[in-house]
Amino acid sequence: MPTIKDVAKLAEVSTATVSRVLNGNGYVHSETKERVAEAIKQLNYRPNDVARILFKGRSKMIALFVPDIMNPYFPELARAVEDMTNQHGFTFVLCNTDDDLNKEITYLEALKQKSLDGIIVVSSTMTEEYIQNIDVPVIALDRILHRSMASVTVNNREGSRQAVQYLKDLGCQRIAHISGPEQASNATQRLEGYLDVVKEESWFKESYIEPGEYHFEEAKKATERLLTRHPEIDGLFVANDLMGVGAIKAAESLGIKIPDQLSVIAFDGITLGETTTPTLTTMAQPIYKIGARAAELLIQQIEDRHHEIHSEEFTVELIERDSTRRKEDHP
Amino acid sequence: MPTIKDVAKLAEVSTATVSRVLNGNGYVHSETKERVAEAIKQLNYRPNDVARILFKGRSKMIALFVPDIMNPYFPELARAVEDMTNQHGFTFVLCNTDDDLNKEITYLEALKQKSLDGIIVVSSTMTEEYIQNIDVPVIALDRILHRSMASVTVNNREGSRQAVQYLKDLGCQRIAHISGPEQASNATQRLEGYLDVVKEESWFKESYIEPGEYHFEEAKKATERLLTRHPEIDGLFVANDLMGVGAIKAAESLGIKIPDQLSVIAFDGITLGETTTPTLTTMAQPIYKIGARAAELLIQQIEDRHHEIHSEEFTVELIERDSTRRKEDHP
DNA sequence: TAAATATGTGTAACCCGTTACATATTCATG
DNA sequence: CATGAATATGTAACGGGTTACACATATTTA
Repeated sequence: MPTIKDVAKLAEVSTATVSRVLNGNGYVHSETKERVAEAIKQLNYRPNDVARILFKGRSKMIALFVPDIMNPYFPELARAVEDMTNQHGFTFVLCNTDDDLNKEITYLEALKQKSLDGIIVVSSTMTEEYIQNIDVPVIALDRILHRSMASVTVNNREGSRQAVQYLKDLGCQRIAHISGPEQASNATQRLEGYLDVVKEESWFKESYIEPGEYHFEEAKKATERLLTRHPEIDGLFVANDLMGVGAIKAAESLGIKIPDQLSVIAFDGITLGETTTPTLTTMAQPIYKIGARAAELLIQQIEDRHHEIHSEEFTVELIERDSTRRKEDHP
Repeated sequence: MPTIKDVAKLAEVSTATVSRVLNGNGYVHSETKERVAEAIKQLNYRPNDVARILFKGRSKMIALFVPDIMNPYFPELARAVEDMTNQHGFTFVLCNTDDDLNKEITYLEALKQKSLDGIIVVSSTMTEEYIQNIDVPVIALDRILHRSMASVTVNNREGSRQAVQYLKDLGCQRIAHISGPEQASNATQRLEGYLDVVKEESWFKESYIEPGEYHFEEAKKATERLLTRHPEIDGLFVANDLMGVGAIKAAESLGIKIPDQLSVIAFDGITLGETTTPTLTTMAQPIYKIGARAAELLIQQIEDRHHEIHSEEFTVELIERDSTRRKEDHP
């Protein structure tokens, strides 16, 4: 690999001049510039990023922390972050944290040693104390970590209200909820949205809420329990699509017909919901957009440390598919 | 951030001694070692990886190139590579190439400037010429790129034969195939496996093969075309699970009952196949294992450049689910 | 007991860029 | 024409580690 010295020698200038040509700063005579450019081309020289990083203390590297990339919500998010990251000349590092604070800390320490520029975090586990100690720009994504930290999220509570209201409008009389983990801010917001609509109903019972932990299998079991205990349930709001698919599977195994006997609506809008039978009605997040926006905000903050960053909230949108009865199907 | 100089000053030794303690090489008196360790702890010192990388010319960074992380086969693979990568103290970089040679090249150049140690590649597009020019350890995964390059794959041809034979054993009389892109080595191998079993059959026609490009939507359309043109088909071998789900959807939309009228078997063994109705019978790859093994081999090669690397082939295994008729259901 | 070897530690060069500073030349302006 | 500003380029320090080499002392070995 040729170095800047080789280029300097060939072009008969100092390394400083080569550096100036490379970075386009300082004064360089146009003829000199051409000689240097020629030498660079001839040697097929590429500057060593590591040396640059060492000097500048910036790596042009961004990490995305997700609980687990195998949850199909995250690949789309990761894709968005990666695309935006590349557009700005940054390198993208993906970290699966398994919702484990120790893993998060280990990753962060390792990356700091590599002069990481910033991170985007989807986490339910980071403690406030630890958050304060991170001296790297951070943006929370999908879930709020702490009011002191900028975040990009969706209107979980309002979206959930709309989802439940949609079930009511379809004529559902007893609407239950499969909830996410209570440590996740978006899960509690979705639960609150559900409660906003149903808590004053005469039929509402606490036992209409069953925890599904945002996991497929867990949600399947939860739904089986729920529907066995409460056969009167005719509407189900599930806190995310992955669990929604689990709920469909559970109903199927119990011989309950969707949407005829039970309408199911979930939350997220991942592609998985299109592949089930029946397809899954959902409150869709603009997943790619929020991922891309989070990356954009982070990069803004990295490039201008004084840039005020505010949190942003996107809006979810109802996608009607086959797991909910259509109004017109209903007398 | 404290540097090695700060530690040296506090411990009243030279930076060389601190370095020796850090790396556990050279001679250091046990008392000195303790003083240094104490200073490190007191300052909460962590060595700057960038400086190390610059000197060593090794970044302890591994990249995984995949066509698109949104294809559900890849998250599991990525997860495996990342886990193994971490176990060996390497950093993991994920790159989506969109099966685009330019993107692959751009990524590779960018990463080389960061002293990337090695890459694991899932690609159908890399040209032989380009492969020869990569002066970084590479392992091909899932698809063979070139005989000169070590790879970790599965027995695609034999597995496909088994899949098609399985359909025959169930009593299928007319077995068609939805194929993957012909540039992908595993797609052609799977096609060959299919042909091995059916090409001598009197009923076999070339038009029983329909290209699905490893894409969900494409496969759905392909299956619709196929089943409309050839209503006699009662068995379908689909080159991967993602397309298998598309095939199920297509049959559903045509009112063809699976498995009663049509048995479908696919290839890969991704979780997606468990969520459909009916669930998808498949030849399952040990996805996590092959990903982990590829990472292991790559790391071996990185740490010992002269280490002979051989290709490895894993075995696929039939997972019987609901998209194929059970033998006992059949007279 | 002298020579050979092992142990312990520091100095300084090196990895490869960037940039503050010094110096030289050219140009514009009063 | 003198003077300050703009242009052009080089020297050397710097970022934060690692390690070859030199040197000193301690321990073996013959």
